[in-house]
Amino acid sequence: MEKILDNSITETVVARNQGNNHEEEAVGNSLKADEFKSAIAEVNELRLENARLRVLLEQIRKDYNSLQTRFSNICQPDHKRSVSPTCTTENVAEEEYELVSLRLGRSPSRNEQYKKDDKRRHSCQSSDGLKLGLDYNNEVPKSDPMKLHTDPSPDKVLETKTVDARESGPASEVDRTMRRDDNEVSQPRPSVKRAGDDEVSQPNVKRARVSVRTKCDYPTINDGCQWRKYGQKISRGNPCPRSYYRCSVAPLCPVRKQVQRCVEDMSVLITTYEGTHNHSLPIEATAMASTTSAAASMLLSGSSSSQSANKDLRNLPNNSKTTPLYLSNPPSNSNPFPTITLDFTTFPTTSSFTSFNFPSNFQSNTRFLSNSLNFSSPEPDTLSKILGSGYVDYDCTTTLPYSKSLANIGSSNLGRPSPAQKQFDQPVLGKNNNSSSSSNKLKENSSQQALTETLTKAIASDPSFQSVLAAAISSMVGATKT
DNA sequence: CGACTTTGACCTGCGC
DNA sequence: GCGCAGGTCAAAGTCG
Repeated sequence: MEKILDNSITETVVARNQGNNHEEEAVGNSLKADEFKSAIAEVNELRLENARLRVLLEQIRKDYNSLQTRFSNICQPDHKRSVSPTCTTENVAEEEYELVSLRLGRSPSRNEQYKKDDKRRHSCQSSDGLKLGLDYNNEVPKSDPMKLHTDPSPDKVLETKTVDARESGPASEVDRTMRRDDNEVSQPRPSVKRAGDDEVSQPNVKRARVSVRTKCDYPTINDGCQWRKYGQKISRGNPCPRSYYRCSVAPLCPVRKQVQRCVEDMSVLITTYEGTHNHSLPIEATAMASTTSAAASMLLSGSSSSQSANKDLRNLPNNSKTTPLYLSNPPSNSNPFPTITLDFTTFPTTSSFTSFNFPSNFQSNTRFLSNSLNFSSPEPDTLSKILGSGYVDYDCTTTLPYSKSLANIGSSNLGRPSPAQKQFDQPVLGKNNNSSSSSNKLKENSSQQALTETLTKAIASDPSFQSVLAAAISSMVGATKT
């Protein structure tokens, strides 16, 4: 601003010196004087604004330091207690609300990011929905011994030895975990070499695959990561083409995913993740990455004997009325990779979420997905109330504006929607009603509270869920270091 | 023009 | 050796 002022003065002086006649000079001087005054006033305003911003920045710094201290104090001495199955929902809410917000939905922070892309917004409306987000509002120094790893798996307790040059930078804990997985858990490539996979071409090592089954009407689910499609094949035994995607966040990221519809049920989308990211992930991507990583670690940690792994998986809390979440498939001739399946296509009829199942329409119900879980205000509601509320098939394209803009689900990448995606960009007929938006919002809040409580209980009671959550949190801790 | 998708060709491993 | 299947490459096309 001072430069502008100087320039203004200079221009004024130059104009004065270059005047050709008195009248022009007089008019010019008058105008320049006005400009000069206005410039000074503007400078003063900017100075005041600058002072206000400095105060605000200082306040933010103080808040940040305070939160960091509180986070360390809470989690370090007894973080086990904070995630102990014995602690109550209320305790969880009170103690962790300021730290972690588990979000089944879309991050409001993406509102602006996708505001400009209507097609993309529509593309995710109901699809996928399955979006496990995680808000983390503190930052932990890398040297902080407090790690939120509750996963006792030796695979998770790892690895500072495998830190490469990139990890000296702001890499997340899960990133390191994944990278370690990549280095140590890569499998013998059954065939074709892959570009950028040199680092994972070690023979005689396993690589776990994590398959996610979701009910989804859209080409892909959104996991928050950026994917680039590099191939498509029609595999034997399934008329639906299998699409191949690679992570496009980093050029050399070895992560691949395959997307294919289930031959038995075309509404079921099977997304198989392979490999681990060797870069920091977007906030939105850390949850899924952590979930798959944790699942893979869980599989691999016991997969020295696949039977024991399966036994462990079977011992996970499960709802007898639902399909087990974890379907462990030991390597076979047809599938040389140890694969774990996360089945989100079924939903418990009780309030138990302990098997990590979500409603069959959960993914298509953005009502549930567009809000953050609020651990601080659980309501005495039940999941059956949600299911009975008639919202399972509800599409919130209009009632939840920000969810539209956040919707990237159903778009496998951040680029333009593919023709197939466009096909699904159309609103779901008969499922949207503007006139009922207000009442729906009220019901949404109620449902959200019920869901919050249910999930909170599940998190508090299910060690596996805690493990996954801990991995996600850890990834966030690492991610915030960036 | 860059980013992304599409799609046929190609590569590799495996079974016969 | 041949054919099959899974996976990948890369040129061409598409789109904003």
